[in-house]
Amino acid sequence: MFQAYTIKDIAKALGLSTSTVSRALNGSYEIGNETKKLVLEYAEKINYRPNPIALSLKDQKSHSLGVVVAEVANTYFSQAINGIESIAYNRGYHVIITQTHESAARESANVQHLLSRHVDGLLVSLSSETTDLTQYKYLHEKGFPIVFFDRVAADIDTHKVTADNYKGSFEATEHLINSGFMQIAHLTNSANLMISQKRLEGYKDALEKHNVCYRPELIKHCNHGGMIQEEVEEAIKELLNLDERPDAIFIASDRLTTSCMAILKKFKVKVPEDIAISGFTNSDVAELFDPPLTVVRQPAFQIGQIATEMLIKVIESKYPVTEFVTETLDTVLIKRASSEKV
Amino acid sequence: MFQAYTIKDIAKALGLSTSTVSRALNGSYEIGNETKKLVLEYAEKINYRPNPIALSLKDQKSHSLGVVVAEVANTYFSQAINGIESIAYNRGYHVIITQTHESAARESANVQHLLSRHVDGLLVSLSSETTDLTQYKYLHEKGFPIVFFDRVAADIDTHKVTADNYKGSFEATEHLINSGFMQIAHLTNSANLMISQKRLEGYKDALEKHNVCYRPELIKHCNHGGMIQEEVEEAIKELLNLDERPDAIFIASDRLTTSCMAILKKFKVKVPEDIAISGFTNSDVAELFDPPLTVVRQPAFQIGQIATEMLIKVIESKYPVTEFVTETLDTVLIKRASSEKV
DNA sequence: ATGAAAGCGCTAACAT
DNA sequence: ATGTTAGCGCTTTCAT
Repeated sequence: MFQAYTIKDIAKALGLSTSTVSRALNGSYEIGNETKKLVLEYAEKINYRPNPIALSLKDQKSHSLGVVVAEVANTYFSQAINGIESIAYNRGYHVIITQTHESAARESANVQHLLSRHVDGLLVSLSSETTDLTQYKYLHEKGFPIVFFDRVAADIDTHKVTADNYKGSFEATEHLINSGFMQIAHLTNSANLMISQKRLEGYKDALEKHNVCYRPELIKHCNHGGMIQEEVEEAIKELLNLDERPDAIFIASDRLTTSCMAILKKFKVKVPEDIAISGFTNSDVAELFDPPLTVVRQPAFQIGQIATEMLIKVIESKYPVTEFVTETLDTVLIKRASSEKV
Repeated sequence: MFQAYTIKDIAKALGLSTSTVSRALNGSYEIGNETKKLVLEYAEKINYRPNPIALSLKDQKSHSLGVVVAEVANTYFSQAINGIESIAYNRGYHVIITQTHESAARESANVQHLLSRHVDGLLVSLSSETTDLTQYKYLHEKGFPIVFFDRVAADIDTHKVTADNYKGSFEATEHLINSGFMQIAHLTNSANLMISQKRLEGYKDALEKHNVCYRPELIKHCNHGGMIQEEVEEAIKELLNLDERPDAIFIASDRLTTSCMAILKKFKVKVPEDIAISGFTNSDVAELFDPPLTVVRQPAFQIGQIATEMLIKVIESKYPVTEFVTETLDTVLIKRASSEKV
């Protein structure tokens, strides 16, 4: 079995006390230069690594961050996680990722699991099913560090990081209108999510600005965020069967966008001839789709980075943090063939 | 600041000793039923969680697994990681993911980082640049648990899990031949990787079986596995500029496949009219591409699962493990329009 | 049936 | 300049 070296091994080998070794290793000025050199060289030779668990036990920190997301196999989240890890790594934290698969029960279990692992803080993006925020409220009140990103909790006053969902949505809808589409459906995630609400608002306001009539029957919520194929298929079927069929769909979620494309293909509905498409997605192959997809892209990587920086700052704060901010980052609209009038 | 409860808090509150509390919590039979009940109820009430760090320090295990992959934003790896986490989670381990971005230096630094975190074992998929395996050899000799998956180390005798790269490659190449393509180029990853060698073999043998002449100039290695756009572009340019231009390309890596599609699109080369394509990729949107992509799909999720099971078995083994196995899983060929003769 | 104390690896307060 | 020791949370051996 593999056995790592400890400070004791060094002390024994060199005939010193463990504290001397510890001090030498940490560069204390009260250690003689020869001793210091001796220790450092020997430590280097045996490839000594301090045991992070012992350190954690001592300073009462696990040096780990818990992450709660819907799914890693979602381009938005995988990019955000990349951002999270890039910061965490440099700051000496590791990251424990958990997936809700859009289930509130699973989310709650994940949070419990992360707490049982004594993570130092939580980076949370709510599941589409979540409405009960008491567990977060409780933790937050107890002073436990939590930062929400993307799918944030409306009524908890913590740090939050999101894209400018309203604006992203407004621009995408306006672009469809400017391209000549008038009956724009909106396929979106659960109404529980604040991002869904913001995106719906942006959509509505764009319609209003251009005097396009708002038709409630064109709004379809998929409460499982595209996880359940049948749900999306049903929603699209309903849209296609309307007397006044939409000529475009604006889709408000990463997973839903690709699902929608697959279903339209299955139904042999031509894009953009029969129906134009634009949607939120961070996929980097959207350009290769048939047709190339018009997308609203979020700065997922930076969102992950900023959220992590905020969280670590709270964790390492000497005093209880009481002032919280919400950061909002711009989205980018990339226009491609899927939203061109033919 | 947030402060979790300890066994001491319970002992104090209940006027017991810490050892009694510990035993009660662990269901020891030598504790009176009333005491046990008292402790359990109080623990429940205050939502007590044992400190995993203290436990880790005690039993000399970090209960964490180190993972080394090229990139998480690669469908193959993100699925494999999903498989890894699904097993690790259930077995009480957490997973620390590091990315090499196909750099050997980075890979080495990642391994050092993971060791400094005292991970209990390593799940490794080599970078395309890696040739020096001494660090793995050293660790393996010292009895440190390592399992390789996907990009395995040829000359280290440990557990290994891969797809049947030879067969996957053979079938894909044969399918192109059967579809009527005769000049099949092979765009592949660094020749350092055993998977590249196996896939090249499968390709060659399929040609030979069907009496198709093997042309070395049709083999293009991208040593950075599609990380560097220019490299792939250059390789494809060379293929297109050949006097006898290939009529198909068989691509041997996830990242390269999408890169190649993007570049052909940029060069306005029509697929499959000008050049047919089939490639290794685990993308679940390959069907939505223009044209829908013929792919070799690997059971990435299971590969991750099996590798993790093997690793945990080695970690938890009471005796040094000396017998190692290599598991090989079948690939699936999914035929779509990108490989149809027109 | 319960308590006292040692020990896991490390740091830091307290000797000397 | 270096050594001794306590303590972080928990389990476990040894007492009682």
